[in-house]
Amino acid sequence: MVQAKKSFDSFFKSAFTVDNVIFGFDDGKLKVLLIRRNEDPYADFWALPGYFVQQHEDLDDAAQRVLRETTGLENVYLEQLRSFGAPGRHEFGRVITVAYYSLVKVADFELHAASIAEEVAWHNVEDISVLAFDHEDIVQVALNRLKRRIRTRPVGFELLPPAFTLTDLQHLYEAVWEVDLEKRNFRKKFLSMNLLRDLGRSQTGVAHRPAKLYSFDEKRYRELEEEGFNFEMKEGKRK
Amino acid sequence: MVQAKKSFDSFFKSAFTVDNVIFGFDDGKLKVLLIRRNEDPYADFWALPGYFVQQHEDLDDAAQRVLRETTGLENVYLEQLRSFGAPGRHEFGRVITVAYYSLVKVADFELHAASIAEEVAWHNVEDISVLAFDHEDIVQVALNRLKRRIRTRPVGFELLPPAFTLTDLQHLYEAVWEVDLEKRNFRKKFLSMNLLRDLGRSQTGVAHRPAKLYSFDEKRYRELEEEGFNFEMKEGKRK
DNA sequence: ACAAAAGTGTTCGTACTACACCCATGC
DNA sequence: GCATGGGTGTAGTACGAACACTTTTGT
Repeated sequence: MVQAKKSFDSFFKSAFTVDNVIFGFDDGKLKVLLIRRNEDPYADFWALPGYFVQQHEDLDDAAQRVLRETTGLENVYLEQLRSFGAPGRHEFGRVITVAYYSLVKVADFELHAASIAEEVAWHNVEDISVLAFDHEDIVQVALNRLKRRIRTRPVGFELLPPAFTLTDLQHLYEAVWEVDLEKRNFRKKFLSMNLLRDLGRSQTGVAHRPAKLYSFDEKRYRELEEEGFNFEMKEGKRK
Repeated sequence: MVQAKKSFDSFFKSAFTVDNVIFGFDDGKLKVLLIRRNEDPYADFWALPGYFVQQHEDLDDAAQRVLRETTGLENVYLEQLRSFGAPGRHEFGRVITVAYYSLVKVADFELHAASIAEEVAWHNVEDISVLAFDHEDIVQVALNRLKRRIRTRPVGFELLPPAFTLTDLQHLYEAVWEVDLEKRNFRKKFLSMNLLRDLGRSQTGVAHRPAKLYSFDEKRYRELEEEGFNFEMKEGKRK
């Protein structure tokens, strides 16, 4: 057996990393959290938060760790995308990366931003251009996944604060799908899923009729997460 | 720079493999191609075809290679699922595996079966129990992916012979989804997509009215592959 | 003529679309 | 009182669900 093992030694010369596409939603726009690298390769480039996986660390745990180290957040939505492993993608040797994406509430993040050493910043998805490694590809895959996910699972709430208006929710869908939706139909359909809980409160201090605040019903959320749903909607007319 | 690299050496001690869930459809049942391992670890266990990725080999290429070596097939449908990397999943060291699944036509495979050394066999999906490593988990993930994919993309054809009947196609959906579907609605909906081409031929030698044979329209296939579709259908009454 | 699967048409209900107006608040 | 976004009701339509009978072949 030890002999059998010996013959495989040449394969045990690779490393792997996790990289995390952290999505946030703020100011009506979909954002991705990027760090500016302070070491080679790709020093000074913007990149996805990520790092080498420890020898005895589970992949999901490594992704959680990176998230904690970058944002101070724990227990957020995290899902593996897939791996990227083109030879030559990393100049130190063969490194494949396991890509994840997560959904966080931007407000929670602000509280812990101070704990970070490197430069960290939210970037509008539409403004992202050149990134380190193959990270642009990863962002693209993450974005496609998110577009499908919010149609299929009630994950949108992970991006919204604990109390939000129907218009906030609609703006989120519009930002992710890059479309405009028809207000009445959006509300009707979303409310008919019984997923929203009317908090009985309203906005204050706005220069117009204040909107009702909602949270989502956790029990119903889990039901729908199980069975999945199909939230489709035709694009409305451009405003 | 060389010094910077040095400090990362401890990470370059891992290996990775590709494993492939090869789906086939025969005799009205969904099948997975398994090999019986002839070396440790897990000697004599049934397992997914897979092997270590070479140092300068792309992940997709490695998956293609495994497919070629196991089945003799090339140019088949292949898609990455995700990676599995629990520490301790492989007794030789840290090995993460990048899982793929592919869709093949069982008839094509039979022709090349002789080229394989180990025992290779199709197993009904429902009969798969204990497999090597974490391969049961991988099969489960592949199965869930396939269930969603045939609702979303016209990939079902990859599993069918070049000429098939509508009933064949219906049986495929029924096998993958594990439901019974209503004949008339299935036909109406599928035909309305303009995806099928009537070959003008029929079955011969069957003891009942012969069914028309269809192939799929490649141009329309690619269109729908781009834009995606949503083929949903309520379960019909049990027969 | 009988068995066995192929094939087809219609009604009903529901859910999505499209559309225009009144309401509550801040300034 | 006016500007700003919040909030609602309805008619038309299109598509999915449910359902039963006729057709073509082999034996």
